[in-house]
Amino acid sequence: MPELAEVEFFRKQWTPGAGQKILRVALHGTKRLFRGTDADLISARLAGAKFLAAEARGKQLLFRFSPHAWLGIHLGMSGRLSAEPADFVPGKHDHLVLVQKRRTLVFHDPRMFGRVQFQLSRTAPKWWTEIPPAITSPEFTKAWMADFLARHPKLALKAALLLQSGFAGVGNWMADEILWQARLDPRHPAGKLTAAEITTLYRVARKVCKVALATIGVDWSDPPKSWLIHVRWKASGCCPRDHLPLKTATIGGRTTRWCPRCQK
DNA sequence: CGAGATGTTCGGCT
DNA sequence: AAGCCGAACATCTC
Repeated sequence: MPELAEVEFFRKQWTPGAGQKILRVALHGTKRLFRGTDADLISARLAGAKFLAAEARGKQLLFRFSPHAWLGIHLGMSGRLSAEPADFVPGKHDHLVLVQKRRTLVFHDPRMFGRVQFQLSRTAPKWWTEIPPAITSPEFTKAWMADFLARHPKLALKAALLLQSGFAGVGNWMADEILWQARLDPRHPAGKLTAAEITTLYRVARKVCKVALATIGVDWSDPPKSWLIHVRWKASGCCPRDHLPLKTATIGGRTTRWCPRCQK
């Protein structure tokens, strides 16, 4: 489920617990979600620790605890975070549960494609600091984006937009949305864009991220009615601009939908 | 009931 | 030999 804006929405679900202690931890530590992580250490160190802050970069979430503990959560395909009442009883898919005095913070993930990471250190974990600049940040310049595309010249644009090393937080629906708004064919090679197309792609990518964060990311409200997202999963979906039936194909390993007329 | 899903990773192929 | 592609991961829903 979660891309950039959804991840931001879920981050906010845990922020009411910031500044307060974790009383107890419950987790399914043997599950795939905890691969490469010492799950017992999470229980031992977070019980009694103070939850300091929640941050998101791209699709990655980081929760900081005192003293010097960092909890990473990736929501995968079906993960979500919620704040439940203090007497919440965890279900089968509630893999990480942090009990506080006034609420319970829950990481729920049926498909278990998500991931939990944990590190004790003064400085932030490498997997966090290595995430590239946010698309909405000043560091994400047109030149930086153009350079990234130039390093993957033969890759289809759709596949390039899905690379988290370049477009942090963009997932399947956002990639289709950006390409549709930029009027670019998802099969177009990333290295064969004109200067004008690069400018358009850059502006549209920033706008789609910004608007998605301001709507979905705030309260899960709908992005503008004019967007492709409202029709892209309907089998009979038509282009909102010229009402032609959308084409469907697998590009970059994912179902891709686009307008055969206005996307070149 | 079978197919596919808002994601990542790994192994194999070019 | 870097880069690309398909498969696998586990469960639920349409």
